[in-house]
Amino acid sequence: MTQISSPPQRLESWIAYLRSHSAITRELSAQLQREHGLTLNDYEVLLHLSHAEAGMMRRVDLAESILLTASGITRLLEGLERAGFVCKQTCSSDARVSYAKLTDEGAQKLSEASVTHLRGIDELFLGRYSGSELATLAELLSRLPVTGISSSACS
Amino acid sequence: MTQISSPPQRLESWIAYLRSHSAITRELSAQLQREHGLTLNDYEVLLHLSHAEAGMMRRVDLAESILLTASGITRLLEGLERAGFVCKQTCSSDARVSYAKLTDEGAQKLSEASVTHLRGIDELFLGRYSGSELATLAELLSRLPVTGISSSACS
DNA sequence: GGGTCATAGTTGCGCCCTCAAGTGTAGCGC
DNA sequence: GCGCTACACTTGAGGGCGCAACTATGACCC
Repeated sequence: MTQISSPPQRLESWIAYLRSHSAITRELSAQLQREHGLTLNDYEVLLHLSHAEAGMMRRVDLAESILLTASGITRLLEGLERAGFVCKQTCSSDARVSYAKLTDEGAQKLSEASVTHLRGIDELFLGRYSGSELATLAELLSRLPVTGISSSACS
Repeated sequence: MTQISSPPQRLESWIAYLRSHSAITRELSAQLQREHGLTLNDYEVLLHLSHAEAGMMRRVDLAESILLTASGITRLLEGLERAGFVCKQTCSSDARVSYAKLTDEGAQKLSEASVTHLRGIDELFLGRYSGSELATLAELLSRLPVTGISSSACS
C-alpha cells in the first residue's frame, strides 16, 4: 500500500486546484444566492447574453459557452424566464432554434449582481495575486481543456 | 452597459479557472463512473482513508477534508458502504462519533481506479505542464481559500 | 416526394449535494 | 441529578445537473 500512502508531489497542484475551486464556488454561489437569488450559472448566462449581439444567443451556443449540457440550459433558462430576466425568441429562418434574449430586468439584475459578485471574485481569487501572477495563472490555465460537452466542439 | 460589455483582462484567469474545472471534472468523473462506478468524491474518500491511520477517519473529518457538508458525507458513505468499500466503526470513548473504515475491497477498488484516474489527471491536467510550471501552479493555487464549510465560517 | 441523417431543443429519470430540522450523546455549571 | 450548550450524525425536502430517449425541423440525395 505504500504505493499510494503519500500523495506524490506531482499531485499537489491538482489537489489544490480541486479544493480551492470547491471552496470558492461554494462561497460565491452562496453570496449570489443570498443577495440576488441567482446561481453562479444564472449569472454566467446573463453575463454572456449581455456580451452578445442584441443581447440574445441560441440556446445551444449558450450551453457551450458556460459548459452545460443542452438539458441543463433548458432548465436553467426556465428559471430565468420565470423570473423575467430572459425571454424566448424564435428564429424566422430556422424553426428549430430558439434564442434566449436578455430583458431589461435581466440587464438590471445583472448589473446589480455584478457589484457583489465581482467583489467576491476579487476577494477570493483575483485579489490574492499581483498583476503578473495573474497573467501567469491565466496562461497556465488556458492550456487546460475547455470542452468536453458533446458536439466535439472543435473550438 | 459598456461597463460590462467586454470582460476585463483581470477576469480572464478567473474564467479560465471556472471553465477548465468544469471540463476536467466532468471528464474525469465520467471516466471514473464508466470504468469503476465511482464518483470523483467517492474516489477522494477512498484515497483519504487509505492515507489515514488504520484506514479510518471520523466522518466529520472526512467531510472537511473533501469539502463536503456533514449530510453529503452521510450519503456518500451510504453508497460506499452498500458497495462494501468502507464500513462503519463505532468509537468506544465517544458514542457520538462513528468512523468510516476502508475495507480490503475498498483498498482493492482504489488501487484499480487509481490507474485510470491518475492517467486521466495526467492527460487533462498535469501532463500539460513542466515540473517547474507545476510548482508555480501549486504555489499560486495554494493561496486560494480551502475552507468554507460550516466550522466557523461565520462569513 | 420519400428516405436518411444531422441538429435544436425538451423531457423522464436519477444522482449528488445542500439546507434546515431532528436525534442522540458529551461536557459543564448548579 | 438537572438544565444548557456543543457536537456528531441522520433525515426530509428540494434544487441543479447529466444521460438517454424523444420530437420537430432542416439538409441532402435519389
